[in-house]
Amino acid sequence: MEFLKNDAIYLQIADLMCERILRGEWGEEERIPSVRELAVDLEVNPNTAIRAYAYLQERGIIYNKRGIGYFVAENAVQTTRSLMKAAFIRNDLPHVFKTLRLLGMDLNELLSLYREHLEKKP
Amino acid sequence: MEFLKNDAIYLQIADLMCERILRGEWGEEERIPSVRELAVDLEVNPNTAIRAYAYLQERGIIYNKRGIGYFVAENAVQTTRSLMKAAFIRNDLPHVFKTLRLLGMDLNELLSLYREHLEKKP
Amino acid sequence: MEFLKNDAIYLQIADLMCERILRGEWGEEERIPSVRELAVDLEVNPNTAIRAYAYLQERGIIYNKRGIGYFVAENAVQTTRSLMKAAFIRNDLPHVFKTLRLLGMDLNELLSLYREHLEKKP
Amino acid sequence: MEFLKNDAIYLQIADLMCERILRGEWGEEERIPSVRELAVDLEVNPNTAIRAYAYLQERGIIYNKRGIGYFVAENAVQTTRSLMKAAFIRNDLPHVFKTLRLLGMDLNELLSLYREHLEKKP
DNA sequence: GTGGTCTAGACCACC
DNA sequence: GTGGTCTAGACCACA
Repeated sequence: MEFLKNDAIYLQIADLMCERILRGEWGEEERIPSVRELAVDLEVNPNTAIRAYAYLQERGIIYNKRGIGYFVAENAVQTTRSLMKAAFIRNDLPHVFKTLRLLGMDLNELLSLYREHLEKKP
Repeated sequence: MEFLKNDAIYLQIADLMCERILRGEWGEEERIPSVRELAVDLEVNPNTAIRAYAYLQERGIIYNKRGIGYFVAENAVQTTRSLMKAAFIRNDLPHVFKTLRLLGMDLNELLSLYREHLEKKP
Repeated sequence: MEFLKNDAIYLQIADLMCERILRGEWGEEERIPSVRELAVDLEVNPNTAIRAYAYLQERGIIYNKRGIGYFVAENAVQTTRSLMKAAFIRNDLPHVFKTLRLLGMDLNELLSLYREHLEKKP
Repeated sequence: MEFLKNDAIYLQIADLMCERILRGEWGEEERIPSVRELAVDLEVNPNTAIRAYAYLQERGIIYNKRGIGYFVAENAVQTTRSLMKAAFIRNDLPHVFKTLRLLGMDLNELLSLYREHLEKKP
């Protein structure tokens, strides 16, 4: 048995940036915080922030103008959505479905919980 | 910002035992593996196994007969289900719902994925 | 005008490993030196060696068995050849062709130089 | 192992001047830009430009009339061609040939790539 | 032993 | 100011 659920910090940061992009916090082609700003903001080593940005750049979500900073890529929202969805289906959903069956939860129950959730954060 | 760390191992073990109880691997009032057996089986320090059992005992899922061993409590299935459900709703579902909204995923989409999942592990 | 021709060390190391794979120094599925061995051998920081290996792993040229080491991937030779060829055509050939024209060198001249080269290292 | 570093800037500039001479941008005995003009043009420290010119003068490609400026030497084209060709054969071709063999590329393949190149920049 | 991540601090080129 | 790379040394999980 394995006892590990350890996402590296740089991946968590990358995830955070994806969320912000999906929420529209920055438009496409807009500049995002510099590596150092982000590092200070998240209380993290600049190298770790760089790694997160490099990770996103490799996936075409952000790009770099030398000496200027990082920018949200052209189709970043769509790209991000695709990648996140794939990861969600691969990593998260199996556990959710397994738990649903284990608890014998009805789908209607899930739906009503979802509606509750939407009421709180509409 | 706070970053996720590993869940304590003893909690992961407790979770595993809950699953087994829910699956009916052991009936109520049935004896479960000794601390040492479990520790060997999961390749874990015995103290860690002890903590897991203590955790479950506090919640009324198992009980101890001194000198004999641990047993599944009466109504353990129901108790476990309640606790797990509460934890599921509190800890896991918010993230799932948040991601669903972030990805703009339709509920129908989720349901069809669930059906796919059920086909694989019916 | 730009004055830079600076390939990062980790990229040079990755290149070196590609050469070795193409030369058949290791067969596919064969274990390659550990990160630390390589680092000592090349007199480089282990982190730099790790970066090189991570770079190659992302491109499907090598893969990792946890706690054991890195191994040459299944179709590594073919993969490597494709990637190297693309890079060669994109990065190196333009300069070569430009120089050929600048010097007014005949293609036959190039061919005879190639034959000379082959005689030395057949 | 030794890793590649940047070529000195003054050498890159010397190379650039050679190209211009070979392209016939300046005829023999013609005046070329002053050190200061060149330095401004390339956004470089004047001392760097001086070193480039000194380098070319040593090789008989340009010469200096004190108080007037630098001029393309008699037979500069031929001299330049010889030197560049020697350097090309010594420094660049071995790598090209080595890569060709490593990739198992056919010479015909190279030639057709060259023809493609010529079509783009005839 | 293996790889992987993080921090700290340095240096570099580019703008 | 920007990002990028490298080194050094630490800690971790896994085998």
